[in-house]
Amino acid sequence: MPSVRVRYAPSPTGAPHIGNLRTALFNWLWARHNDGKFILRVEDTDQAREVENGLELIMASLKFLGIEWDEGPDIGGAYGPYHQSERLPIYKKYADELVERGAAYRCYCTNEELAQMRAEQEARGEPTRYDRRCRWLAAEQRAQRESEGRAYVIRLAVPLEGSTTLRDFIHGDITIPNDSVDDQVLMKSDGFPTYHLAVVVDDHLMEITHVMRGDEWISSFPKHILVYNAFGWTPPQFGHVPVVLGPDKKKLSKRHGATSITQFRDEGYLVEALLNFMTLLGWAYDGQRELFTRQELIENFTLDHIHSSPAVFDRTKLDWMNGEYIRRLEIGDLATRLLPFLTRAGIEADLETTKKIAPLVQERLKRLDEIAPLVDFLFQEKISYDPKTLVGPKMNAAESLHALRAAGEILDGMSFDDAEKMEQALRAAGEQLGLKPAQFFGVLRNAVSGKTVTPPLIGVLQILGKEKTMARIGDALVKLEKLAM
RNA sequence: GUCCCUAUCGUCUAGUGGACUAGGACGUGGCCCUUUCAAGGCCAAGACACGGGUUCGAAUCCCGUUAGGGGCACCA
Repeated sequence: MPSVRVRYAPSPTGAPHIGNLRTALFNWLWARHNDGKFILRVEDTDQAREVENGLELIMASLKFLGIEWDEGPDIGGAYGPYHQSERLPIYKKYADELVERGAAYRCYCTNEELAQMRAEQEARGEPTRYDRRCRWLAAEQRAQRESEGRAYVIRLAVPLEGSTTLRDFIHGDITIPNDSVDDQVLMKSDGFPTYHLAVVVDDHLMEITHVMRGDEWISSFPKHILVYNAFGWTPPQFGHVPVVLGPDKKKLSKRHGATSITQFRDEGYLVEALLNFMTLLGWAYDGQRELFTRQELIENFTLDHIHSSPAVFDRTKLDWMNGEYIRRLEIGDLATRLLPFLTRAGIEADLETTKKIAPLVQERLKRLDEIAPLVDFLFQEKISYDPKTLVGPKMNAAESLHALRAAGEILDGMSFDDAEKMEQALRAAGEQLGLKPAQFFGVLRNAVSGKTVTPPLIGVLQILGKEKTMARIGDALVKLEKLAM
């Protein structure tokens, strides 16, 4: 019997965004931290909002992050079914039980009546809420409506007096007067439960011990506790995690660019970094340490360090962290992850070559997708560039020509196998010409790559190979000669 | 309108009445290293939203104000 059972209960309305996923992550971390169970449950009680492959998108996102579930719609479990739409008889049974106990009642009001009621309340400047007219129906009135076969919903009979104290391990205790709570609909007239009934019944039946969910639920929190009370059940522990905001401090949305996790993957972020970064959004270990492996996250994750205020999703810090993780990768691993990004950019590299490139770019990458513009020149047959860039810093064309000739001669006369030797020889040649390394290597760099910025030159030359290197130097020499005239 | 939540550097945060001259990280600026770009090292600037209390003492507790956010559905 596991001590901790938590769940992630999304409704299948599309790809989950970072905020939702962060909530799932917290739940999962807590489950793993306690050797407990993490359950995936689908809240599909609103047919109108359903998105066709919504569930697949959710499962794919979780899988990408390595958040695996112990029970769920696809793998089943002892507490199933895990689709709320398949649990309808269960909700009906419990709703009826509540009616029998007098804790809930049938309401026969039509949408039109309700709309009119709200309009009147608004006109009087009152808060809009159900006026409980069906709660006070006399037995005969009720019987008459039943005999007419009128459609009904089931509403919770909220206590008229007193207050309800909500225990929240993130926010602390919150006390709400009961008279501010509406007689919430529990069962809709189509036979589907509302969230408020389903969530309580399921969490109870599935023996959930901790409910961590988005902050937006805090306002319906009292309803849920009242339902637990009505059943005489002990509620699980609740914690409402704050939302994730965009840089403009508005709730994270499409406007802020990528919000689905797969988009981040496609932009070259590593799962390790994403996982680490997302956990730090609203949770901190000690304010000092920030880099954690998955295992370390699990070991150190505790509820008492979850923040109660919203966090802004800061991409520049994610970029930094991603770079940290890239630098920690084994070369072979890095190459394997880099290859698809080269291919996608139309560069036909193989794994062998990518393995040679990897050490050259490792500490220069913040994102995997930055690889292409860094090394594309290595794979092009012909490079094109403005000849003027061949002239080195604080040099004229003639000086640059001299330098490049010297470099060409040296390279032509040696093997490209020994990087050490190549560097020594080139460095010596530059010194002899009275040039600074930056100048001498700069000219060579431009000639060979057409760029002023590249990965370390010697490594680049080795990958390019002697033949291509000499050909490019030859081309550049011709261009420089024209410039020098 | 009403109910509720939130409030420490630009951003993520440490801080649970005295160890706070408020610490760390990202970002920013400077310097060093350096074949470019990075990476790395060092240094710097930068915050307790405001006003009242409580207390010998408050970033920490209480009350207001302000500013954000959420709810007020037969949505989740």
